[in-house]
Amino acid sequence: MPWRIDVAVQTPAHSALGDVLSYGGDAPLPAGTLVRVPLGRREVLGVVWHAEARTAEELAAPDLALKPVAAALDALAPLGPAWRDLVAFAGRYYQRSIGEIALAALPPQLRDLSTVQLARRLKRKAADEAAADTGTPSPVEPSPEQAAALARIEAEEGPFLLAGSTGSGKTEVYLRCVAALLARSPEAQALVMVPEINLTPQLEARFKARFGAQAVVSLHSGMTNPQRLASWLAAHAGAARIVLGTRMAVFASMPGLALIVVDEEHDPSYKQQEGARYSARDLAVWRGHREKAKVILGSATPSLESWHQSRPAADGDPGGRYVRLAMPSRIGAGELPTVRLVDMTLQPAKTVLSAKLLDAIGQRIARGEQSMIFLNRRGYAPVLACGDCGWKSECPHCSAYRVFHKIDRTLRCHHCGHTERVPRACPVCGNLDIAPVGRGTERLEEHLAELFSAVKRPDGSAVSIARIDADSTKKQGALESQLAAVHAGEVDVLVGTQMIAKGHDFRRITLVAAVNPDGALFSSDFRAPERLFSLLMQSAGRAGRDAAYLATQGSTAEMWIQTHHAEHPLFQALRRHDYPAFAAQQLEERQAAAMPPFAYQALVRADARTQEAAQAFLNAASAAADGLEGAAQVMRYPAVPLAIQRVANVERAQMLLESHSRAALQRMLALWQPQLHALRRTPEGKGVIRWLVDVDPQGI
DNA sequence: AGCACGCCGACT
DNA sequence: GTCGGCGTGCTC
Repeated sequence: MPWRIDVAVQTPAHSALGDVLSYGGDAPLPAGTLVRVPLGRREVLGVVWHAEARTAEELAAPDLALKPVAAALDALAPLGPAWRDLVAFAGRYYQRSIGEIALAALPPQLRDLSTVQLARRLKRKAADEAAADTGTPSPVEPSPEQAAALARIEAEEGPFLLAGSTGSGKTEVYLRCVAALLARSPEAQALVMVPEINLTPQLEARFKARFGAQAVVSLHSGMTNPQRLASWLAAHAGAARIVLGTRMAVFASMPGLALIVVDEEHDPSYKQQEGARYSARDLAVWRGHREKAKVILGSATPSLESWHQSRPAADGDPGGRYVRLAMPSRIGAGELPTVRLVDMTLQPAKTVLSAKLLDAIGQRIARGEQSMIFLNRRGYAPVLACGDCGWKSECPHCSAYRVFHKIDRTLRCHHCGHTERVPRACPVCGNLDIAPVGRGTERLEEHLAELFSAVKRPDGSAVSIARIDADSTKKQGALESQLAAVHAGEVDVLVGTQMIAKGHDFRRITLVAAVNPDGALFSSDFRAPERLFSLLMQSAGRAGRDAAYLATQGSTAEMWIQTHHAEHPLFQALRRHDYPAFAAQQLEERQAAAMPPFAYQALVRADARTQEAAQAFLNAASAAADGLEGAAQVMRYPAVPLAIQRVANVERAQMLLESHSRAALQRMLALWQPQLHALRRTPEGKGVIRWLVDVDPQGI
């Protein structure tokens, strides 16, 4: 076997084993070829990374006997250099092995398909491949703002930040960009990403209506393995002109990639929270640059990173790298809703819903309009407590309270899943008087049903209250049917978590209320205000989306916010729908405190049996980093317990790293990685269950 | 991570 | 006498 074939395989993250392993071959395989190779006693899927003729010395050395590649899946075109570069970059940047990223980026079914099965599949695919049509033209003329944005996207290189308020018609801009692209070249492909699976069906419908069902495939984890494989193959072959998907789609193999759209680019879901913790939005920008594909990031409330990156040039400041495109006006929708702040410090103690808000909802019910109440806490009550001895419903395995779910009479831990029937009496003192403290969506739903039990709809029937949250939508298809009920007008008041704030286009909702948003104002997480603002803006965007409906009703759209801090600048900016003002204020704070986007962060986390062990590992790791190149420019904070310190009996600690230089942070992390591996074998590493590095962490 | 080998308790 | 508990060690 005169050839050495280096193959990326999925080696475990914590093994000392390299991730590109060498195998023998009689012929060189092209880089990017999928192969099956022996690894230990099993055979795994891998990607050829490099092939090279072995030197005479190598061949002579008896200890360098390489196992041969078992099989090449050469019915499939090799993965291209751009794809491999993306995988290599992601591995390097997020401190993971190439093999892990590469294999996670491939459809899972590819792993257990034999070469014969794959060849058969590909033949079948080729047979029913139809010519893609270039789509039907848009039914409407673009608005002046849309036309201006489109012209700049056409003329300039980007990346673009499309800052368009809810209802400004961002999707139409995407559709037109894709249409222009498909018309220009028969090979060109577009990648369109959305933050959540829930949002793919409606986007898919719009794209299929415009470009035909043949041209569009979806890629997300809600699909079955065969579906994912089929979509992936269609994208890889270039047959699918448009790929719609969630963050995983950023790794789709697309030989003709010419446009990437990241819709709702601010959404935290773009950051993967397990395994390789990549940001699909950031990788999309990198990928677009590498492949000379245009990148459009769209949002009504851009991330502060993107907003800052798109700042115009000013004296002494060359400006950001992104092109900012603003679309402030709503199309076909009413004015942005009037924001009403209810100062809860002026309300009687223990008020859940202020009298004014109830009155406003009541009036809407009487007119046959819908209201939506938003409370980011599911269950009946977040805590159950004994009035006598002070017992609280703590989870035995986590440092958190179990949530009371009245519907099935359970106490459930939302962190480890531990579930028990609600005790009849206090488990400590036997007192029968145990009571729920605080309220979640279940209790709010119950409360509303009581309050409006006497109110009648215009047709004389009883008021209908519905709840949409992770609990009410657990069953397959439940979300769709519940949304359909809202659309059909069967629901008067909809209660829900942030699930209802995103994307759904309700035509008859004229009032949106946020009942208890104050928690995020004083959170220890510096990104909490940013998330709250965007969530409230999005929620507000649900109200009054149909101008014609508002006109016939003679109604106006309103967003109500109950708060104890009505004077807070966040709410004051929200009241004016003034994202730029909010962003400017936040950026000023971030700059003063040297926080992102003015600094770069990474987090090292350790999980262990005891908190001491977890922190000891991190502190030892910190000490080991002292002399490393780049370390002098990286601030290392002391190890601290996570906000929820213990989950499922595992103690968790983390250490923050911060630097004004991304390059210095990257350099240090790369050099540090082997030391972290080595530490596990030392006394300080005893008891550590796992550790991980999170580059550009979402929350701290 | 798999998947082996390896060395001690209750069973056809 | 075996079947199987999961402790540690290796995978080009």
